[in-house]
Amino acid sequence: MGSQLSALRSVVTPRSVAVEDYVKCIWTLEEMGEEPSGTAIAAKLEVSPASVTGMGRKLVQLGLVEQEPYRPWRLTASGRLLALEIVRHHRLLELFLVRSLGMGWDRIHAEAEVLEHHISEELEELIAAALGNPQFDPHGHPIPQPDGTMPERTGIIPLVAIEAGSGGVISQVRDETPEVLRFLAERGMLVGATITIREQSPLAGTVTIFVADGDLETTIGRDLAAHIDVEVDA
Amino acid sequence: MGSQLSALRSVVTPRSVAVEDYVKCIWTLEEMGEEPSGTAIAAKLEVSPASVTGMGRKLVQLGLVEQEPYRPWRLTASGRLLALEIVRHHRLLELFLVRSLGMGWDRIHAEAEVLEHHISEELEELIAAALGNPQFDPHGHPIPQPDGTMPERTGIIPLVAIEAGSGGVISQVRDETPEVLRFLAERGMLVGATITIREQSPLAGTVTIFVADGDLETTIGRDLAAHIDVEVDA
DNA sequence: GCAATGGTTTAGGCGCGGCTAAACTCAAGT
DNA sequence: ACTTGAGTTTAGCCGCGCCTAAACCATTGC
Repeated sequence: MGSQLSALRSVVTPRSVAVEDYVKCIWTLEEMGEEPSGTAIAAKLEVSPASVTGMGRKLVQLGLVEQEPYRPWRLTASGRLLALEIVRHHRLLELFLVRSLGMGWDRIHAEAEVLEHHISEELEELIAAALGNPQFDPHGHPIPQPDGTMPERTGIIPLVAIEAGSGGVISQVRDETPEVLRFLAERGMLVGATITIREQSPLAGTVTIFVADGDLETTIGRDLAAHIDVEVDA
Repeated sequence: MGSQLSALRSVVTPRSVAVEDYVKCIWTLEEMGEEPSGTAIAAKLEVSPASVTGMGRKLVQLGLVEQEPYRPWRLTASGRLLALEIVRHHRLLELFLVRSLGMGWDRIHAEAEVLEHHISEELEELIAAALGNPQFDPHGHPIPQPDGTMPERTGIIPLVAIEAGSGGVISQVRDETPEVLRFLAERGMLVGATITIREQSPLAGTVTIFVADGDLETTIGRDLAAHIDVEVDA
């Protein structure tokens, strides 16, 4: 029992829900390839830019962030570990809520968003164990491992980039909006579903997808199609 | 799905962890037969008496507590419902942590103490359903039901009040101290265990108990014995 | 009846994490 | 070079939940 290689446990820093939210937010922005600027953070956390500046000072002082005035922020090593810890909580919780309690795909995000800040390390381990130390959450997002690494996955591409006739298995949905997730679920477009592209209409801005299980076609916009990743057939 | 008779859901009041803690604390004191005086609350919450006064004003304003200056407090109807809601969360969580995740008997209290404030109504229902809508938690405490009633149990008496030679089944342990619970667990004195009183020594201040499963005797102090309830054999 | 004493309340203050309004930087465009 | 505008920071403020120190009942014992 117990994890010798648990880099994520080394983060002890005076934490608070707010601190954790900021660090996770910065990490997420970096992950999406966006600059973690004050405005971006403020927008994502729905907080005023002035508040962000204030918290920035604190995060620097806690050694979680490095910052020169008027420049985008960078997470320090411990900032990154803290972020990974919280993201691990979040994704483990999402999977747990779906698998062990049967909560709807569209509601797990909100629940995990709260609980991620409040579960103990021990509970985290028990949940991970109950799930068989999983690598991916119900949205197909990689779950940070106790040693701080991320499960890698190669060869997945957005729906929008697949030519008509090809297909594969949905392996990630990068959208947490409950309505969208409900819509997708109704049409069988869950993570793991086997699909084929019927038509790409760049002009109309749509993609038409055939879902094998359920034998139905669905047309979605390219914006949404850009956020659904597929592992293409070999 | 959904509960028509869920009186506990009617409590919506501007809540916060602190408010919930105070209300639950007052309820617990009433339950133990102690007057919910300022000092008692302060001691239990490990907070200064001045802070208690301040929060008292707020609770009155929220309609959760009735209070005349310099008199003990009383929960209003909605105060009581809020308390029951939190206690329900706590006890469901404790049972869930033990039964579904195998967490140790001695650690569930601390974990539930935090999580009770953060689970949604939906998660509460899912957990209750997963557990088969249970009536008692791992300590043998009754779990408030969705309609606001408490499961009743008759004929349970403290270990300390049972005469030597008699016995029964341990049905409630009113002590949350991890060390004590670990001690009891090691000696097989869990809720559900069948025991017989070997000796009552009022002068020494001890009670000696025989635990059927495990075939061993344990001697404990009368203080502890007063907090362990037994359903005596017919 | 009156002082002592313990429980309660006020007064004033602090850290946290937000806010608005106003000042300031910096990069760009004429 | 100078203005403009987007982005950032400061200044000053607020509510929450806690604190200490000091004042204030109210009950009890003499």
